[in-house]
Amino acid sequence: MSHEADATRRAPLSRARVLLAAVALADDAGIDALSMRKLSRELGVVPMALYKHVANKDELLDGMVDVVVGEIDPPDPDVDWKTAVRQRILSARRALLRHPWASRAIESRTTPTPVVLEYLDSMIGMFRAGGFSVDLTHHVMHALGSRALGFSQELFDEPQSPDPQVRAAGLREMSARYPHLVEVAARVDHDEESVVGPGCDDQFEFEFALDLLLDGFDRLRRRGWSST
Amino acid sequence: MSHEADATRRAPLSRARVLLAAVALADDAGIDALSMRKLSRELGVVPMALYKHVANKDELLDGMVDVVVGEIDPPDPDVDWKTAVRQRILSARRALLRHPWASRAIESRTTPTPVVLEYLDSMIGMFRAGGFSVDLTHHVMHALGSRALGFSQELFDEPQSPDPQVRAAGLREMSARYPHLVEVAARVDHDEESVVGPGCDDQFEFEFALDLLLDGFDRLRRRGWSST
DNA sequence: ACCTGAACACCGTTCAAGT
DNA sequence: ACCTGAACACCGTTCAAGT
Repeated sequence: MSHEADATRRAPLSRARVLLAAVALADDAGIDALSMRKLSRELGVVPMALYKHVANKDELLDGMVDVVVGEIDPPDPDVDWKTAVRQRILSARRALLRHPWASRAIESRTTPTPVVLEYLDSMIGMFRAGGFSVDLTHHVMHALGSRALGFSQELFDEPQSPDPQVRAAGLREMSARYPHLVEVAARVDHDEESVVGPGCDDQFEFEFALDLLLDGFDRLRRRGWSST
Repeated sequence: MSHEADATRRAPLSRARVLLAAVALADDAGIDALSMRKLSRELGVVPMALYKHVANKDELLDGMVDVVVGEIDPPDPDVDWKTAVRQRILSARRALLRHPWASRAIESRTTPTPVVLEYLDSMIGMFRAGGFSVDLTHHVMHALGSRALGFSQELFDEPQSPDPQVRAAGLREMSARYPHLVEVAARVDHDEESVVGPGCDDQFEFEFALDLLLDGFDRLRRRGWSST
């Protein structure tokens, strides 16, 4: 169907080709549209041929996550720890934004791959080099959670019905039922036509929370904070 | 199969019974085991009978999330905003821990239900009553993200192979490859037999990050912080 | 009008039969 | 030894036929 399939059909299958085709398919059609059968069709191959290169679908997803994590820039050794961590996490975020399915795929993984372990190990090393105790580093990594990989769990994706008719009609009822929510939302996109959410600047919100955490980490570090 | 199915088989089907049975099934067997077909079997009913009470599986999941969110305690009006928010979020967390599938179900939702909107509206109201500007409240809610509902995206669930033989054998290689990670992990469960992760106190880590954020919010509020 | 069996268009993966 | 078609045991949901 896509010209990509044609261009690659004759090349011999390999794990790398399978993973890259899976990433491309997920980029185009979303993670829900990714099935072993559809991927094999895209590669011009019988479904069972994939199982020579990945043990099962879970391993395929692991490999796809590794491709994305591999796109994250290495740390800059010439800046202070906070700048370095901040830059690296924002690089991870850019990788995640190029592959919108990746955050959900990462969430679904149950065991970290070597590629992910190496990324986390390197990030832990950045805190240690910045003067964080082993103890504080541990809690700091937990506090970052998925933010260490460039994303956070926003509560909902598409916050509003796109039909302006329905939207205007709903506003009166919304204000009555959810006054605080509407007050906040109205302030956000007060010169846009939407009512809730679409005006939010995700990048700003991500950096707001990230910086709040990094500043908090710094304060604890300077105080010599310990959990015991 | 379960005695629950027998006990309820004769009662007429209703949306509430469908939702409660779905919650019970997910509690017992996990969210992956929840299918329309299996749920109907549990209720002693033909699969299509469910579609009288829920439009489709997405609406079933929405309803299940509503059941869980409905278990969260209302805010205590007699304490300061920080205590009130903290207590409420920890109440949400307890509800989430009673239903381990719920965080993943919430993540998968794309549009908030009225029940969830009301919860968020009420939480926004708590910040407003505590003296937060509309502007700051907005960013604060984003910074909380899924934490407002009592969970956060931990990076991985079951961090290690449970076989101590494999674990011990892997430790030497782990230390060579992921020195910082092993250093942190060794400190954590230094008197337990595990190597990575299982010694982590999830509740402590959740409160650590929550309090770091709440303290940061408080500092910004006192400073009269504004994004513009 | 209500209910429901069969059917449709999918899945991931096993396995035995073919080369 | 390698490859693969058919089959298995599932899905969510549509739809037409039954009451």
